Amino acid sequence: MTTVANKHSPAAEAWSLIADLFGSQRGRFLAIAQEFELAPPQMGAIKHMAEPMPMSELAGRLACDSSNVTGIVDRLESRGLVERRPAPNDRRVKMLVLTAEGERVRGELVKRMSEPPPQLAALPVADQRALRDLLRRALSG
Amino acid sequence: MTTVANKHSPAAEAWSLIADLFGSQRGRFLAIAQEFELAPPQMGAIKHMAEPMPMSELAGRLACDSSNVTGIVDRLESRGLVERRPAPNDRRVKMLVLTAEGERVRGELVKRMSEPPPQLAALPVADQRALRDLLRRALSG
DNA sequence: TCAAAGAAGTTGAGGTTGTCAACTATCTAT
DNA sequence: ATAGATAGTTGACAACCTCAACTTCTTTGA
Repeated sequence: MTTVANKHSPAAEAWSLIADLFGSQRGRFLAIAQEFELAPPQMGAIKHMAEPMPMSELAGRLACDSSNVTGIVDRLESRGLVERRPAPNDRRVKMLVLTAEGERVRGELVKRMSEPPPQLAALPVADQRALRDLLRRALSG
Repeated sequence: MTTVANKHSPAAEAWSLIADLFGSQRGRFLAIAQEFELAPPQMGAIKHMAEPMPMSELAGRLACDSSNVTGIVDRLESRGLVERRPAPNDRRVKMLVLTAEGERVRGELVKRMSEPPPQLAALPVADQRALRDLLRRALSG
């Protein structure tokens, strides 16, 4: 692991450790995408589509240009996982909605991705809880 | 025996929170890459090159095909950030070595990426330390 | 010893991702 | 009503990524 330990701030070292942990799961995520025959950005898109949303919002969440979303959604739509629907209020907007099959795939996907990596699963449960509580506190504020 | 963590286990929730935290930093990472005029996979490659290594090892760390590494390294080399050098023991192997400029860029890059996100930096220092210690424990075992 | 098997890296084909500029259609605010 | 903004698409172009096929070199084992 190429942890760059910042001796001056515990938050910086914690962040580096989180990056290492996340990086160690890259291969697993790629394998999950392949398992569902989805390209990684397609998997990322489906992951964000718990609720219907305009294409522009998906672009925002993926931090990419909206013209890029057009192509990703094209491919998901041609596989029957997503539909483009007219928005009630604004005829410019296209709402993205998962099909039944899309919902099914998303459910499986999220389940597989939520499995914690061995480094976390191997922690004593008290430590798991402490970690969870700290992260809850960080992300709620 | 290994307990498969379900979605209610503390480790699973901690992992989900970590994924959220990491996902929230996607835009910042992309911005850093752009700042250095590096494509994201190029940035990822340089990040891993703290020490000289064969191309195959970089492929392993990036969890991608070695033919992909050829192209990424080509572009880094044409920018003068990396060199391909013959390996002493095995003439098939090409060792990747950062140039002086490559080292400089890598240093800046790692420094920028190590800045903790606001959610962590805003935690009380005692919590930062607790988080760091928990993560150290998880990643060392 | 030496032929077969295997590993490191490159090439080329083909599809996906990503950005940018330009465009259409629609909405909003004066 | 018109000017300006916004949502989404298109086309051009570069980078990414995998696969199969190939070269070069190393290792294996009969």
